[in-house]
Amino acid sequence: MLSIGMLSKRSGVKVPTIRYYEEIGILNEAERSAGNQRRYRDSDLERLAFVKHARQLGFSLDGIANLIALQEHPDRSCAEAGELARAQRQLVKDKIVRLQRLEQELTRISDGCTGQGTTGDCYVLSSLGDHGACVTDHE
Amino acid sequence: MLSIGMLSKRSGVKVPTIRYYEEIGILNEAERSAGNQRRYRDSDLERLAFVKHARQLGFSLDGIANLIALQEHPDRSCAEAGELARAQRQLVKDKIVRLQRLEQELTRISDGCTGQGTTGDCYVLSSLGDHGACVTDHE
DNA sequence: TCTTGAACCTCTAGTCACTAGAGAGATTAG
DNA sequence: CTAATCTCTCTAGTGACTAGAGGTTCAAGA
Repeated sequence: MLSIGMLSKRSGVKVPTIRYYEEIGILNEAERSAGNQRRYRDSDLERLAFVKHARQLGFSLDGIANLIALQEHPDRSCAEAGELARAQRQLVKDKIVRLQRLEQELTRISDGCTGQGTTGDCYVLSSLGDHGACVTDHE
Repeated sequence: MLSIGMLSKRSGVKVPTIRYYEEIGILNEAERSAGNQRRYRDSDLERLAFVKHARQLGFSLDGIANLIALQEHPDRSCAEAGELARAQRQLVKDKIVRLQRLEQELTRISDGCTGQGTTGDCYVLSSLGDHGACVTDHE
């Protein structure tokens, strides 16, 4: 049995975060020692690794809760899990497109600034004030 | 003089958000009518357009507060504003790289799922549990 | 067995950038 | 003057944690 500190060390997830995950139902309530401290087994470590990896891949805790629910019914079709993954991928793709437009604007804006003048006629500041000058449709 | 509702309509920034911006000092405290309602002038509309645009470009409200401070000293060098814009651009670039790695992983994971099997041996679920299977370094 | 210090417990509050809602007062058009 | 709309302040909620206070338990060494 692992203490919460050991679980934290092995999983790379911070102690308060583990308690938070328990609180919101992402982790099952841990067993307790005689003195009321949490005790974990290897299956908890696996679950936590799953959660951590899914978080790194950008899933929300809500989405992760759905994935966990699927995991707990090993006889159900896995089509749903595939759907969740594809939806997540689409979210990421959309975000990339938006950020690329942003980068284009920020490049345009930064490149207009030589750093020689004063803020009174600063290209950066006036560009920020005038969305009409933008070349893309960053919302 | 504009009411907060008119300012909201013209700027596209919601009424509670305008009040919030005042509260945290992004907007100056508005003048008030005899009945204690906020009244704005065109300069407030300009400031709000600036804030909105900078937000759309991903600046934090903190960063925007810095930009506004620069704006209010039209005699100072604009190099600092250029620096802020370039730093913002770098943040966006980094974020794009990270998201591209994510997308690659999510593609790999989704493509492994045909939707035919059961969750018991689902490629999506096992991939999420096993970071070692990843082909990129998404943190 | 006792002691010490690290690790653990719960609880509250803070982060960022808002959003939602309650209940009361102000303004404006007809 | 009235009705409808707008505005006011205040509190609380969002997501995914993080920080800190104040108290308890554990494990290792003497």
